[in-house]
Amino acid sequence: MAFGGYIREVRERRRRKDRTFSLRQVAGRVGIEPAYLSKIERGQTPPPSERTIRRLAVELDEDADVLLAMAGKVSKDLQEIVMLRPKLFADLLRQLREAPDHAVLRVAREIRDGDW
Amino acid sequence: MAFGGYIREVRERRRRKDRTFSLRQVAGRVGIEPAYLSKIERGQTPPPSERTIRRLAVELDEDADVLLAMAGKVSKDLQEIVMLRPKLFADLLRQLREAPDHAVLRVAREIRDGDW
DNA sequence: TGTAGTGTGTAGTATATAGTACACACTAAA
DNA sequence: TTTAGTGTGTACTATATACTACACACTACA
Repeated sequence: MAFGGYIREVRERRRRKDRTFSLRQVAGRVGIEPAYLSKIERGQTPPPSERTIRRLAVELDEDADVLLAMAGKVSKDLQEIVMLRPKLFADLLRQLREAPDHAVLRVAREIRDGDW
Repeated sequence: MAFGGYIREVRERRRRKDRTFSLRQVAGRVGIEPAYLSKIERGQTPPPSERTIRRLAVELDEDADVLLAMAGKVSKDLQEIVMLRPKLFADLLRQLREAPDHAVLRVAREIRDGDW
């Protein structure tokens, strides 16, 4: 799904319960102009910066990594992790490209449980 | 190490064996202006685009992911992998952030050997 | 029936990104 | 000793990114 449309949906849904989730008020809390948020939600401008997407995520109680992905971006902190050991993580990610979710999850669990 | 200085080192090393690795000729084969490559190698301009870094990697027989990392970038194809399943891979990478190389390698090997 | 709040159209801006184009001085080889 | 090739300084440029500012028409409700 497109980034802007999703933001609009989520915001409108919250708005039904809470009138402070108007486009103007959300824009105000997030720190951008209402006209800009309007364009974002209607896909008339590309998705905003990572910084702004993160603030939207907090405001709308959504997962930042998911919103960033919808915006065609990858969090800078994840990029840092890859850049510190590029060969290692490049190989790993390409291995896992086609792996089913449960296999990746198992891997994460094994590592977390510290059986190094 | 800085991107530009590393490129210069690698290029000069190859040049000792092969005169066609002058700055001008490499720039020519990579498809950029010599003056631009000169500035890149001396760090007078930020590292070039992913596309140009990839061509440099081929030309200098270096690992593209490593060069990109030195340039502060992560390959678009790796970003795509993360963006397709953002929660899954964001969690995984953050789990693996501190994990020692051998643990990550073992995981990659297990997946490759297809014990899903 | 005013007025407070709503979303949106239009125009413009600052900064970053990713380079090109040309001239110059120096070096090495014919 | 010319000439082919070397690296570099300077000046520009095109495109993308990430917004701001203001005016406008519409709606809701006091």
